[in-house]
Amino acid sequence: MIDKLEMFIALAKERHFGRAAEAVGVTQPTLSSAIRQLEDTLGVQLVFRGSRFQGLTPEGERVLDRAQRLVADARALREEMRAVRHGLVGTLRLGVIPTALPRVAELTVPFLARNPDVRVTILSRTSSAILAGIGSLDLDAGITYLDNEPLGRVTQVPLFRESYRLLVAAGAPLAARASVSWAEVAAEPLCLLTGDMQNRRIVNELLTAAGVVAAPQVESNSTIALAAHVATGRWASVVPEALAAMFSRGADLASVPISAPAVSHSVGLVAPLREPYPPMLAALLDEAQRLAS
Amino acid sequence: MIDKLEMFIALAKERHFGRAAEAVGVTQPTLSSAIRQLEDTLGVQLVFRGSRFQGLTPEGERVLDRAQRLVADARALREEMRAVRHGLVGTLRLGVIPTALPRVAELTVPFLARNPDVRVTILSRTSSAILAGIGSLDLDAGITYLDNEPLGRVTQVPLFRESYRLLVAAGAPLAARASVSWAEVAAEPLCLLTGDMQNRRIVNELLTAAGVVAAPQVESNSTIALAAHVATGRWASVVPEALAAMFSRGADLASVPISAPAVSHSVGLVAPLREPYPPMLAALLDEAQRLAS
DNA sequence: GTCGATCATGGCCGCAGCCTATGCGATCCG
DNA sequence: CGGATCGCATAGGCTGCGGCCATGATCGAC
Repeated sequence: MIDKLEMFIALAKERHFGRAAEAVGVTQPTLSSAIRQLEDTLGVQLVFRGSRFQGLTPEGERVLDRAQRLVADARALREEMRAVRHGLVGTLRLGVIPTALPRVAELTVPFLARNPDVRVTILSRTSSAILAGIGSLDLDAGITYLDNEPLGRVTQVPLFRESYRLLVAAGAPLAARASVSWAEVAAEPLCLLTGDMQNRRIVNELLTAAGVVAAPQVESNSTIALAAHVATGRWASVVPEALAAMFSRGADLASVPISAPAVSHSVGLVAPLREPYPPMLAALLDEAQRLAS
Repeated sequence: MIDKLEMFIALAKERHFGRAAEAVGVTQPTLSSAIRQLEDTLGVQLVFRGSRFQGLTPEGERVLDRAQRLVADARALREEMRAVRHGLVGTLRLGVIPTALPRVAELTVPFLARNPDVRVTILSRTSSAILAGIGSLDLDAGITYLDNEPLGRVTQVPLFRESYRLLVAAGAPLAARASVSWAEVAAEPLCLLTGDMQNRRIVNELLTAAGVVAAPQVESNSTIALAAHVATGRWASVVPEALAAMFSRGADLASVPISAPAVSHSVGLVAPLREPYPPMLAALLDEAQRLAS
């Protein structure tokens, strides 16, 4: 039963019988038969078929939601017993918004020190992709904004607050200033994150609040690319302080705090809200609590 | 896998391989083998054996907790799809504290009117037995006190408030009074619920608050038995107003509100806190919300 | 020591589940 | 318009899991 649900989840993700079968390690007829049996035992059609995959039925969507919880709980059960035997082992998949990447080590380093047999995979993702990944079991947990856009039903542990600095080339006129206003920021030629990033939406709001619309000449979903452009001296950017500090270590970039107003947003750990937690997640939440206090 | 977990849950409940096997509809060797396989796949010992069942290991207890959630979720999945096909059918098992039994129809009647194919089993239980039953899947939901003793992790929907009246025989001296104090109640010869009932503990507190200790000559876990004793004219009792109203319909019992102080406790629906809810529970919670508002 | 209760073990069988091979409809392309 | 390709379903055969029965092993009671 659980195996069939896993095949169904794979089918919903891949939207293709053959690829889904490959993903779970069976042949296409096996997966096809499993889906058929699932439909028979539940008594409802789950998939629209017409010589190819054509999406889930409404009932299929509801089954998918429950199936993901079931499979996650079954994995947690196995994982917990393995942790009892061999200590905490395995891989933690952590989705992180790009602007929080400079500070992610503050969480992972003590976590890994306490759990040396654990491997961590850090994936740079947008905040919405993090929430989607947590829902679909792609991610174990995420680090994203807690106080800006709605999160849905997740566990939250605040880690730090993020405030913003203007990133400019070392020799730029504004580089020597003690602070700048958002109006001054808007006057600079900017390169910013793309609109699918929540950080960009936050910056947009702050700029419009200052009475100007953001029209950056260069956009990227990579903060590295932004820094590279700023280093040419032709653009400035707005980045969190941790990122500014990281880029300012070299001699070619400088940053200035943005005041008037000096806003900040809360960034923290989010995880599926389903107790009891799998042991890996319990350890991570524990570490996050320790870090927050 | 799920089948084996169900066998394990049955074993934990029956504490006997043979009876557990009978409960799930398999033979004893089949269940024995299933438990063994579960231990092998999880890699931990789950039960202490010594030519007979000797309890669960600590790991077994943890597996039991997760297994109950898994099995409940699997049942919810099947139930939800059956509800999609044939509407809401099945049996709702509802645990109710004795003093709330007179008012349980306020919830079940509109619920059954809206879901005519559902059957309801109402079980009189102590508040702690209700919480245990919800945890071990014996009960789908319960009606108990919300504001007196801790409930643990459950969904709560308040239904009504319970206040207390003195129940006496129709010709008793206090029968004609407009109200009595708790001190006067304590002066009467009382018959009360047994100490495992939360109502009794509430009454105890109220009596001790009035400066006296409750020393009832007659105790019972049945409010009917209490009423029968009160009807003899030799005892009085303390019961919620709904129960008093029910007993006062005949001519041989009367009740008087107890004031000074006029306390009341909140009574409501409790259910396992695990979204999404099974369809039966969702319908019941929906009905309770409607009743509360 | 004997007996009964309780759980484990071994042998046997049926069916579920997986595979390979193939069929069939839809789509694409020359 | 005909052939090639893609995508899923179906058929048939094999393997192993999971069920049953019969029996063995162990322990406590008497």
